[in-house]
Amino acid sequence: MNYWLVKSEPSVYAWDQLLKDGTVVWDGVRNYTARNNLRAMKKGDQVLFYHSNEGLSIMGIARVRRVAYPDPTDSSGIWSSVDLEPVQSFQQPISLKTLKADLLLSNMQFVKQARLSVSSVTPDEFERIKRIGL
DNA sequence: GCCAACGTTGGC
DNA sequence: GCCAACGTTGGC
Repeated sequence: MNYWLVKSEPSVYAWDQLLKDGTVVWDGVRNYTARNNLRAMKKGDQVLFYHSNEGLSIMGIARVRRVAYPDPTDSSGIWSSVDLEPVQSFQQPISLKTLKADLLLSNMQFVKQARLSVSSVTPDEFERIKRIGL
């Protein structure tokens, strides 16, 4: 089991929308590092869902429903998508401020590489976040 | 709205 | 293959 974090601007696609939809095609990723992370995802991997620009918080946990396949919004064949489904909302979203202030979480890849839209999360980080958020 | 970080592009 | 210029992202 691997753990990941994806970012989305809530004005584009919000966590609440995923709860309503039940599943989403995670398309539009146009960065090689992020794409490679998408391709490394296995079915059932757990994915933290973060709101960037507005909210600035991890909203809940999603799960990989379908592993990487060609991004339907890309005709070049370079980019990949996965399908995600919601697992659980956090009772209290975890703010970036909280993450930065937490010794175990301030080194998360996504905190250090602000622009990376799909990043990996260690098991320790994931457990810590679950404990704070659920 | 600003600007730092950083990935990409293109001339040499 | 280097690196300057440029564009984009995202926190503040």
